[in-house]
Amino acid sequence: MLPGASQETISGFGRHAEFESRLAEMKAALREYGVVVTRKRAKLLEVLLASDRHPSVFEIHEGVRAAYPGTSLATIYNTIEILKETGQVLEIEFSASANRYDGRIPVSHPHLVCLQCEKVEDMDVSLDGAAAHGPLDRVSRATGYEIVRQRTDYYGTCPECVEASPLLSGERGRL
Amino acid sequence: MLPGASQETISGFGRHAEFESRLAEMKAALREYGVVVTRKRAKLLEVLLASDRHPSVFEIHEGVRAAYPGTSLATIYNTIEILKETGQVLEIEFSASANRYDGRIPVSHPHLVCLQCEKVEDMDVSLDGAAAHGPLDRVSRATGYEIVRQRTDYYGTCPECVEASPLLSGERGRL
DNA sequence: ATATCATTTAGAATCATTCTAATTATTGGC
DNA sequence: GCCAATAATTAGAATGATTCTAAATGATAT
Repeated sequence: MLPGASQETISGFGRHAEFESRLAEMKAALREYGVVVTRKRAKLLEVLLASDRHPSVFEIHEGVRAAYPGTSLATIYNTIEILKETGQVLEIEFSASANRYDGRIPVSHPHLVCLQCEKVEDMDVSLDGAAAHGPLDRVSRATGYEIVRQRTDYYGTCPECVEASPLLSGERGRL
Repeated sequence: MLPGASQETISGFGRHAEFESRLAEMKAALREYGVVVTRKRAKLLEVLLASDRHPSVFEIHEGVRAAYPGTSLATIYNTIEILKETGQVLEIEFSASANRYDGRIPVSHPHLVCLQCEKVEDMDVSLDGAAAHGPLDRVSRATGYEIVRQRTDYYGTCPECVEASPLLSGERGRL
């Protein structure tokens, strides 16, 4: 990170209290939806919220298996699907790599994606003019579309990867 | 389209002259890159530029096969890969559906995506604050990332699909 | 306890994409 | 124009993420 660059995300999710309240909110949403918050599902929510890495289903699977070794990948996919249907997780899609999930902030917001190490970070909304001004309504009116969500991502090489191999910065991996 | 809504894209690509100059530009880029512009590759470029649909490889394949029936899908993928490497096509990735390609404007610009009919349209950049101000440098400086491209897309239901089945507008297909 | 219903499972199926190894076409040197 | 070298193309196999399927397990309410 360059000196002076902000490390803040739009979430400020570091605190324990936020973790707990968001966890409770997600559980409530699942119950409201009519499904049971099983121990595996609860663990999945915790794994999802504990990480700021925007984990893939595979990372989530590993985390859940640490507590419940027999857990199948299908359960992760199933539960993620329910979370999507209830608007409790934001899916960040990639065609060349596994999708990534944001349970902390389940609504559209901008991300930074490192093409080298595949890190996905929240970006300060103030850096993104469009996202900062809640343009969904404006775009809807101007285009006649009924816009339901937006995606704004910036792709490149993160500071750590630039540091590690500056000559590679122009290159890209699979993303 | 709502009355008064702009139908213009950032390209204004309707004209014959633009088609021809962009086609020549792409062919030159391929030759410069050291590959031969074969008849099939030339046809692929034409199919790509002739459509404002942001075609998938399958649509491109159909178009090329109309002229050269024996053409393999692998050739389409191969050539698209070269176009990506030379910066002559913008790949719009989807995890739940085939990727789409923009040969007319091969640099980052915002799109409108209909979740019902899977239409992908260019969006007037003036509607998107971030894209309008060329924020790549600004984001790079603020985050320490070396940003190479950006993605901004708005997802929803297009006017035609709203018209066709208003009750479905909240629903989504595979995208 | 039992019947009912939801959850979970392993593995098969699917789909877009990439890879492979063989074939075919093109090009430059003679 | 002919021939070797090189590039392009091909069909099909392989890959990887995701979804589906049908059976098994678990929980719930009488």
